[in-house]
Amino acid sequence: MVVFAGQGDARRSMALLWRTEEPGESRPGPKPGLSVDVIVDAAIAVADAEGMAALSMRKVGERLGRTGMALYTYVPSKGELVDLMYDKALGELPTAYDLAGGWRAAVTAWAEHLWRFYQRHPWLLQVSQARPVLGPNEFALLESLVAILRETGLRPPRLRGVVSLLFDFVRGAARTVAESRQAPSATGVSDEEWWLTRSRLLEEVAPGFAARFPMVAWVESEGGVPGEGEPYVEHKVNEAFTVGLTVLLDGVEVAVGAG
Amino acid sequence: MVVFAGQGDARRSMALLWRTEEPGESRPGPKPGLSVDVIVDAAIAVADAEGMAALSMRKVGERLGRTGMALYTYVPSKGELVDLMYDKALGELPTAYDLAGGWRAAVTAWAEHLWRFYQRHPWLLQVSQARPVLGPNEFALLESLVAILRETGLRPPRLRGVVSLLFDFVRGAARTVAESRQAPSATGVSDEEWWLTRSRLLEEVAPGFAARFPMVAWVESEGGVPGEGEPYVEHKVNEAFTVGLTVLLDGVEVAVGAG
DNA sequence: CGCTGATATCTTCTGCCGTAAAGAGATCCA
DNA sequence: TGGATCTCTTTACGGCAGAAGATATCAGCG
Repeated sequence: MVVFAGQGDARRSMALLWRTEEPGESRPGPKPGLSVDVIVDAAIAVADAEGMAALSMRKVGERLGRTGMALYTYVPSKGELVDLMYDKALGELPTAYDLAGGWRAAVTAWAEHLWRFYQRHPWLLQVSQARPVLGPNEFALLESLVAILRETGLRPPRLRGVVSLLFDFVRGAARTVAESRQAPSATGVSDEEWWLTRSRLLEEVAPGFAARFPMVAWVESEGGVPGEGEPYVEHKVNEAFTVGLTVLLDGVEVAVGAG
Repeated sequence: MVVFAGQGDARRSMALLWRTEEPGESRPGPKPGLSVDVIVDAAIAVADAEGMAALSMRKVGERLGRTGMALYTYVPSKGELVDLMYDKALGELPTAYDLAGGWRAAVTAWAEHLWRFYQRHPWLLQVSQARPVLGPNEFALLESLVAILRETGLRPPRLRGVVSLLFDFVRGAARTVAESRQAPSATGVSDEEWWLTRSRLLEEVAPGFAARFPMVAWVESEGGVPGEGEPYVEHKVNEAFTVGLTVLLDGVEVAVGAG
């Protein structure tokens, strides 16, 4: 069950995200042996290495030579820790893009950066987006995109729609890649092999598949040609990203033209 | 940790999804007291009522007068159960659309159906899309879209890109609605109030927000005007959906025109 | 009909999880 | 030196998915 932080808790969360804490005058008691940043880094390391599902307070604590409970001195709950991981990870993205080549080139660069970023940290896609995090790096990412799109001259309502569309598209596309990567690596078979097995299984379990879903069969049949050594699925996914982005940007140009 | 089913397990999963099981001659042992369908329906009821996070094998079992473990007789794991829920829920979507008004109107109808569908079952958006499910209703949904888009005359590689783009967009947009719905209902404050509190908190915790993220401030400032009694966030979200879909379809028309 | 062994159903149990509560021990100010 | 205060551990609890095992049911045979 997702629990939403109350008023006071919200303030605490935001303070953590924005790192607004006075250093504090010297006070009694032992010096902190850990810090929020150290903990968040350790948690990200666990997630990168073993995936989101394997992330537990005990495991993060262990990595730092502590018990899981020690973390609660620095972080109110696991949920907050995940928010902090999310925002911190976003920090590795660029914050500004060159507009010399026009907005279209810049948006393309932005989208490709984000796309690759999600592929580098696939666990981010599993972070429940049930709540906006509102951290500094999330805003920085938004800022960088809006700064580009303002060049189009679109007014805010239309521009907001384009922003959402871009975020949804990149996230969705990245998710598809994560799928096609995760499955083979976990089973030890190549993705080509995996899909072959899968489609054979389909014919076995759903005889007459092609007759029942003629359009699906048609659209999947006429294949693109993968480059040398490029895995089949990888090719399809890259192709979908490129095509999708082109279509999307063409649509933006239409909107720009319409004023 | 997401575990991927092996070869034999994959066959079992597919057989469950496609319901291809011989009735079986009468065999020793007690008669089954439950069935896969009964279990899946109970699980969907739990998810609809309490959300995905509250779904547990015990709770589903309880609803059927059994322990949670009793379900494992019919379903190999919780993951498979979720796959079955996912595909079964998709079954309530239409499988064909009227093409009399042209492909653009049909795609719009398709997207709006899917959008509303996800809002009706928000837990579906929390289903980890880390693995394709490949169930019959998922294919039926794809079939219905491709059947429409074939009217555009686009060749498969381009068409596949458009399909992905549409799915990603609708899913993403629906996720945003789910967010804006969930937060207020959980805390008991209106969404307007929630955002107000949130932005006040932002200024408090990140003084000079507008100076640090001028583009974000600008794009959020110039607001659309909500209709009467329409909540502010709801309005923004609906607007984003409409605008995004328009932009997207304009892009498709460009692709169609280019041949 | 009654017994036996095979087999399917369902439950008890294990080992995780997040985290609350309580307190041990370290550290610093007065 | 004494008390306040903070870090971190131990212990415990309820809930989770799932392993292993107890139990109930039925086919086939005498």
